[in-house]
Amino acid sequence: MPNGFETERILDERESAILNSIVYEYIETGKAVGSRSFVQKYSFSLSPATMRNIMYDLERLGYLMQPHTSAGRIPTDKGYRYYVNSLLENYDSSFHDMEIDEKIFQKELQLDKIFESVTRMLSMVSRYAGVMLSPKPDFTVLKLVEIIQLESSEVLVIAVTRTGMILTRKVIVSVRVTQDELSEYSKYLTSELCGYSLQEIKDNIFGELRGDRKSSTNRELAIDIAQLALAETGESSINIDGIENLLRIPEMVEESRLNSLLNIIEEKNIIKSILEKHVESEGIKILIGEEIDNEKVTGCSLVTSPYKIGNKPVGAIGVIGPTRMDYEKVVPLVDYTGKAVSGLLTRMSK
Amino acid sequence: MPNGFETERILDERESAILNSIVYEYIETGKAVGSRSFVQKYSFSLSPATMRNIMYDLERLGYLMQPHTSAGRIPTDKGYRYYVNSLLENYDSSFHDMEIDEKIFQKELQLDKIFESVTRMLSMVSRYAGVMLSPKPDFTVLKLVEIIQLESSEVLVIAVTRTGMILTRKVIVSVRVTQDELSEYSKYLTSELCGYSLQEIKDNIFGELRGDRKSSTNRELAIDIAQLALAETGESSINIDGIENLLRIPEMVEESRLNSLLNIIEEKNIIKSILEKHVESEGIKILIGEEIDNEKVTGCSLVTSPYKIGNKPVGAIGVIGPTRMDYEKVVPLVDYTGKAVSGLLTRMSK
DNA sequence: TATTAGCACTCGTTATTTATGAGTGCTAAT
DNA sequence: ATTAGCACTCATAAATAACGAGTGCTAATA
Repeated sequence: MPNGFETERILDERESAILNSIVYEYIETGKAVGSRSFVQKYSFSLSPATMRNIMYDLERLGYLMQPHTSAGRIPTDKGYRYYVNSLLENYDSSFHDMEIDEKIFQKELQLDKIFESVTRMLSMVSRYAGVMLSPKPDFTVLKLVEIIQLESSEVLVIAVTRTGMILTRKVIVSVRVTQDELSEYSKYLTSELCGYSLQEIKDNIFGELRGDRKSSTNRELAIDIAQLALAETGESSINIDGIENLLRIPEMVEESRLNSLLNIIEEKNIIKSILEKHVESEGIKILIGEEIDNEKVTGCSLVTSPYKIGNKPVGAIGVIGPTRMDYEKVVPLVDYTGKAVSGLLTRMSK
Repeated sequence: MPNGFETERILDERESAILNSIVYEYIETGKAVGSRSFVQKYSFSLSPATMRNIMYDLERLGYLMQPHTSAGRIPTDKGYRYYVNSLLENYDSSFHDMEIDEKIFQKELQLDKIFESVTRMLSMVSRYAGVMLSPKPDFTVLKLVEIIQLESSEVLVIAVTRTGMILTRKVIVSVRVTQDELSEYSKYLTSELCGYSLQEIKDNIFGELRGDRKSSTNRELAIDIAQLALAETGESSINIDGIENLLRIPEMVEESRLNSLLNIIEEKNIIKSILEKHVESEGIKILIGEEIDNEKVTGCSLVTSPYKIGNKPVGAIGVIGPTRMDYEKVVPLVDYTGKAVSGLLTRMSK
């Protein structure tokens, strides 16, 4: 029998149901859940006293805590975690497959516009903040290189990737070149670089090409230009939208939490590096409170899903909100959106 | 003699000095300025009673107000306005000319990166929010058009403007075309469109070209493609950075003001349309409180300066902060930055 | 053995009361 | 025109009291 001194054990059926209901109730109301009103509201055939005993046990086990001695209980991170796990167990992701409707993004052919509309959509539907990590250009495969002349000593290099990403960069060239020569270079570069990822190109291909016996000054110049143009690509970008939603949540504006928010706005890199860790993982991932392993962010949760091009995971999307987040609503949203984005990008890069 | 019942008159020397000092003091401390401590701090050879009389006059004249009966005075919008006008009278903008140092932006050749670094710089130096309105693409002059093939039925149109803005847009074409044909089109379009603003091109040139007797199906197709590609350009974009700075200002987070902030974040268009009004004006403009004629934004001020390419005003930059803003610091910053941006863009579009 | 009723106690919340003090307006003297 | 003097105001802060939802514990109950 539970004697109140254990700190780890499996919850029985009833405890489990009650814990989940408490978390649910707290997510809804935002108020500490007390035994009397809770028993009443959820029509448990239990007396408040019994409920108190159970709550006491759940507290000892680390799922609940009291903000102060004589208040009701609120979930700890562990409590949320338990609730979320239960959610995920019963969550049938395939159910949503059929609903996937990409019309919202469909009209956009420009990749960066897609990023914007995905984050906007995530934030608007969830009423929290939406976030998207773009595919890392380094990992995307080059399809085409074109160089066009702007000035006698300035050219514009355009690189198009299979995903439809368009990189443009101006490069200053030291010698005079003609547009005809540049067209020549473009063909040469496209034929040599096409099919390789930017990463490979920067790490190996350029080197190989330079080592090539058939090389000429012209080709050297072409490679110089390409190398300069592609040098600073590589990092994926992060897009956040809907911070204002978080500012509308009273508990987030409260002194202590506000700083977390400001940190998120200021240092998008915090979120970026977290998302980067989850690109490779499969399916929905949820980070609750302290599970976001960053001392600058507290009281927040992140629901995230990777997205793929073909079978290759390339980026991630997510929703950021308070730990007291409506996971039940957000999880399917993120899941669904991740799949929609995967589908869209895959089709775009055929 | 001032009898306290007038509502409009010129301030005498002493009143003017005192009003400016009161505004200055309030900007510094954020606390209502009371007669006793103020006289002391600023070593006026006046008794508090006299100061009270003067304050009373200034209040009657609409420059000051009392948050409540027995509190000190705080400036009204009109008070800030008076202070700012005094500032601007003594402000020697040429003084800063020599300091202009564009190194900060220098390394960036990409126009959109420049926008980002300008807004970031403005917000970091001012500790408020920095904002920049990009040149309206419609008003920029086309320099070059290039079409390259992506798929058999998909082409990428690249338009470069004199300012160095690069517009790219994918276009689906219904008939098969070869890269050679596209190169042909590119030359044709560049020769016909170069030197005209996007606005002119969309409004007139396309029409004229279509009317041209020498027209051919090929040329029609080229025009179709260009028209599609340029169709959705035109609007200038707005860039805001440093909202978090505003959130760190206690008076802005206070319930009533917070909403102004959220509105600014949410509807960047508010700020955009305000800046657009000031593109054509000469030099620094300052909007204080209600002077920002938008019911959704209260308690904010905007310091803005247009910037030019050559002699043509094309955009504007600015700083947004609380009405209690450190104008003395922000005005030169915005002025200076406006000039730096003008210089840089002018040089870039030679 | 698990549940429950009963009860004293805790403590955040809200309302009320009571200083405190910086500030005001007014009047009369300088 | 300036100032000293004084009664008055009122936001702010601290102290006090009442409230009530909630707790832990004990002893009775099924």
